[in-house]
Amino acid sequence: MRNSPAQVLFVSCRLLATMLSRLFSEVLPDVQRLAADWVEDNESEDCKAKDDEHEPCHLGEDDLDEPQEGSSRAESEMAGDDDDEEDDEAEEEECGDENSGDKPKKRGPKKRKMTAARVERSKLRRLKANARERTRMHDLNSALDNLRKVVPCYSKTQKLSKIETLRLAKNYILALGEILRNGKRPDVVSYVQMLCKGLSQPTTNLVAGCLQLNTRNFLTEPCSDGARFHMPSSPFSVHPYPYRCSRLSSPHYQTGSGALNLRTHSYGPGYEAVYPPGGTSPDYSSPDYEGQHSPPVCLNGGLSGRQQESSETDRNYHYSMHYSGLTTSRPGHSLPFGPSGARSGGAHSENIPPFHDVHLQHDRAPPYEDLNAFFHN
DNA sequence: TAGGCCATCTGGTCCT
DNA sequence: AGGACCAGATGGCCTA
Repeated sequence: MRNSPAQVLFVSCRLLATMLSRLFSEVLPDVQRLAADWVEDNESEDCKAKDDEHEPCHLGEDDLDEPQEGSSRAESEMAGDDDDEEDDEAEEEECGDENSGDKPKKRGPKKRKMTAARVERSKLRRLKANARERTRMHDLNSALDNLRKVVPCYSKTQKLSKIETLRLAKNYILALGEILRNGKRPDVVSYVQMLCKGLSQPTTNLVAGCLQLNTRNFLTEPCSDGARFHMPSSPFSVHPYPYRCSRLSSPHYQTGSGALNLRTHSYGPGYEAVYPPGGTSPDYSSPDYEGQHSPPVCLNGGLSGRQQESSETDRNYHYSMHYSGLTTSRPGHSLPFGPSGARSGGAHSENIPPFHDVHLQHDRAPPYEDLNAFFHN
């Protein structure tokens, strides 16, 4: 018994969203902080002293002229943070000499002299806190790694940055939701546009590479065939793309006529490239065609052909496409992501020995199986 | 070499 | 009180 496509997509979206929700709850503050930093950078001139104490602005030059001010402050405050000590009678005021002068007495709790035992306890507490913080950050990074494995581009050797992973994951969820809402599959161009919205240029190139798209095509010629663009109401629809492809549009990755000509090229589970009106499919037999320079994504998310030969460029294309198991079995859809490496006789996992890092999508969790079932319907 | 990304340390704050 | 979380500071590594 098969689930309906809508059901499968809904389950997939929900699982991914659940996974992300926890991650976002942990990382979102960092993202917000980035935005806040940006705003703050633009308003740094407006920074003012906080109070009458003449406290310097935290972005001010005073701080810059005093390296490790935080550390010295930390030491001074560390000296007074053990209020539970009961040996008050043996302690003295920390700033007795200073307070006897012209300066007004400091308010607040009196600092206590550090005994050797207190210093030891303080150090021990700090070490424990550091260890906890390390563990916490490692957990957070593990969650991010898990997230990297479920977004459309994944490589063990060249990971997406944290922020790019979050952005891509968000776009991925939105794209799946859009597919679910519309009930039909977008073409690969609009799909990649969805995934790449707001991503940096390198990440955009990587996603396009995963889909074997020349970014020049989908960035500068989006939806030249309007009928192929299935998401008129999508928030992703036809928006000017901020990034230009540098690597994928380089001559090395282009056909003889420039950008990779996409025609009946199949790119994924039901995804089709948008061909230039009147264009022709690439002639793979033509000596001018250098399609093998474009990183073909094999069935298991690996890359085949020339990519195995060029060690330098290999690094940039160790990316898997997560739809490897989501292919249609329809004839004529021998996609690069096909279930049995149908493209050009099949790109099997054994064809990609150099790519140890490529994640085999078939080993994935139920959502992928559900999606696979969906695309087999 | 500048900039991006990251890990780590650290003190402050909040919560249980 | 102790732990979790946050944010600033710092230094290392890598790449264009």
